[in-house]
Amino acid sequence: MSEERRRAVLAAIVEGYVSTSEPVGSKALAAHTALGVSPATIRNDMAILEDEGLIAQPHTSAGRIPTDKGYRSFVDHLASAAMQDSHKRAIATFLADAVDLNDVIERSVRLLSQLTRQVAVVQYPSSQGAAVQRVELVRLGADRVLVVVVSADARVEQSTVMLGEEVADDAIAAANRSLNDAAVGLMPDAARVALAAWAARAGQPTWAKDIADTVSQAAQGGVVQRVVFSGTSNLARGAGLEADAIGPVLDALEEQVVLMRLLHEMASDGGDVAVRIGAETRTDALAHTSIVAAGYGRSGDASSLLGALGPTRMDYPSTMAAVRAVARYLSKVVES
Amino acid sequence: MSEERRRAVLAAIVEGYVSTSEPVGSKALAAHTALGVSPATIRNDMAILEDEGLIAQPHTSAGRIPTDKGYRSFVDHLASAAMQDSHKRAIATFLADAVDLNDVIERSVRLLSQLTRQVAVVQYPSSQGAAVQRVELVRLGADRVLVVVVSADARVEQSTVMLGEEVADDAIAAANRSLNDAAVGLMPDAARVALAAWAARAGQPTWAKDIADTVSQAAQGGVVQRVVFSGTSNLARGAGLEADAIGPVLDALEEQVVLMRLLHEMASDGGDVAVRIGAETRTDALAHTSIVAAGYGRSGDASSLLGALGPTRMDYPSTMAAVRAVARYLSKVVES
DNA sequence: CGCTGGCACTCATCGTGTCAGAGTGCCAAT
DNA sequence: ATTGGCACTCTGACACGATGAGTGCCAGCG
Repeated sequence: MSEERRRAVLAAIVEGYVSTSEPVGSKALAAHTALGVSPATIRNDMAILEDEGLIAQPHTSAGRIPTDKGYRSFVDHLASAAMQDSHKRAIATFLADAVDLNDVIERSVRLLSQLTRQVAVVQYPSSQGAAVQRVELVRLGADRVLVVVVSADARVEQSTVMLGEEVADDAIAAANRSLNDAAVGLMPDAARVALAAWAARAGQPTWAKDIADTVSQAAQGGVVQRVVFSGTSNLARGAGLEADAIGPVLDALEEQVVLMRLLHEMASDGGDVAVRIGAETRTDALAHTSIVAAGYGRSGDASSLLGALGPTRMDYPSTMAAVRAVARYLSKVVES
Repeated sequence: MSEERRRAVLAAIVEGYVSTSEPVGSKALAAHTALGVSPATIRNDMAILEDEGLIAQPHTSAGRIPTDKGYRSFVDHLASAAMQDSHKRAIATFLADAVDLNDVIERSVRLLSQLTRQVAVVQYPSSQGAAVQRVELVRLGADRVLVVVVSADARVEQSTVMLGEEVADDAIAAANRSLNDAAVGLMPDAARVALAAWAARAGQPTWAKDIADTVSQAAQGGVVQRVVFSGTSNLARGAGLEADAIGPVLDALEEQVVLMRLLHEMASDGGDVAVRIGAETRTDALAHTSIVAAGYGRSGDASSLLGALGPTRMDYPSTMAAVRAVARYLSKVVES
């Protein structure tokens, strides 16, 4: 019988702690919620919740705070909350007139950090690869060129290649022409074959192979995955996070690698939004933070992720709603 | 006579406070420095320095700490310090094998934040404009194209243009060809004229003008100036900054605009490294931080800036040395 | 059997008071 | 001009007790 009420008590504790950031006691709970039972009863439930490891008390005579496991249980039993209307409008207007992919991502991450009042992270969409639209070689120095590859899916990849010898302008121009003749219009796999053949052609300079490799790689979706973030000042705002815990978090964000791995793991979580709470991130620096993430991109393959990162004591319902909503809108924009 | 010693006392106070982050008193000063005078004498000097507004005491029975003005005086009378050898090597190896401009900037900002142990900021080099090397139109939707402009100085600018009507593939392809014929090889000013003429040609579609404008703008050096930063976690490290002062600083960094203005102002300061201390930044959020900046770029025009931002209580000599050194090396790389 | 009121207990927090020490300013002496 | 001496001020640390929030447990009630 008490099973359901215990859940309600846990929820009340989470909500109380999230809004006041102070341990919540049985008396306050009985007074300010509609549980309809006395403090003593709540205390009994609390004792059980504590046995189950869902809540803990910082010291003997303080109220209870949720543990990571407690948040997890709370989140798992959460009915998805509705999005505020004002937020819906904000999303629509915010993303309306972006000029290119970078701009879309930039706006999205700003938006998400404002909606959630947390640190927002957005992963650049990983391309499945698209036809090569144009290759351009730009001379940088006597023996260096910049290779620019424009794909049909509007990606623009660039990379420098060392030629290993001084090369005349017209040799570069000639390579540029034949390169385009060979690769333009081909999908990545076909392009790789064609480019290898191109580099192996009689009379090609030694550096042709390097260039061919670079172009192949670029066509295939680029080398690096990137994550951009915004709203880092939210980490410092309020009593969100202990002062000495925010340095490591900033490091982890700049590190990229950690974050990439984590997002990658979360991609396979299933459900529309994934949540990692505290120690679940399995990252020391993020031991006191949670991440709420959702995939976006061409429908079906949830290729890329975006999300919000904040203290474990965050407002999960509204954060999840905001992440879900931005992911949905961003999918629309990217798909088109 | 005491003029010179007072300077030495100020310097000792600055150095003491920087290294201990605690107010420094006359006794400690007499003991741990080679001033060769008694505490009482130092106290007299301190009284004068305080009258001049160069130092202050947090409360009656504490030692002195430098004011913004005190730091300023200290910095102004600083003989430029030598760079540590290990740092020199770090710079050389760090920037050695960058693959493109983004990579160079990325590495530089990382490097600078490590050397200074402060937040490093690097402004993207502002282009004076260079010849148009190639223009590419990529269809994004029925009525949208992505315009990619590659310049001879290895910049790649991109922007989306709304066409206002549905356009057939071959119309875009045709425009793409004639656009390149018209603009390639021209310097920005000439390109603008040529593009206007191109758009005004008989038989051109209505959207030609929008595309011409976009290309002109891209050729001219792009629209947005950007600043990247790294090492934000240094703000939280140690007793560098009050805990509640770091939020606003993070905001200011993400804001970009504030920082851009400030760097722009500093560009015209003269001298090889410019320093703004505390309130001199004339920015509330940065009231307790200082910025050390230096220009880099093609020799002569100090087109772009890079620098380090940290608490007013920072190690100015070594920060200035690091900023100067990175600026110098980066100039070499960009120039080539 | 579950809920409730009562009660004793624990422990963080806060205000007060005391004390030592650091640092100063001033003055007379060199 | 510099120095030693001295009285003074103020912070920070520590101890102490009062306060009160919150708990666990138990007996009684529906």
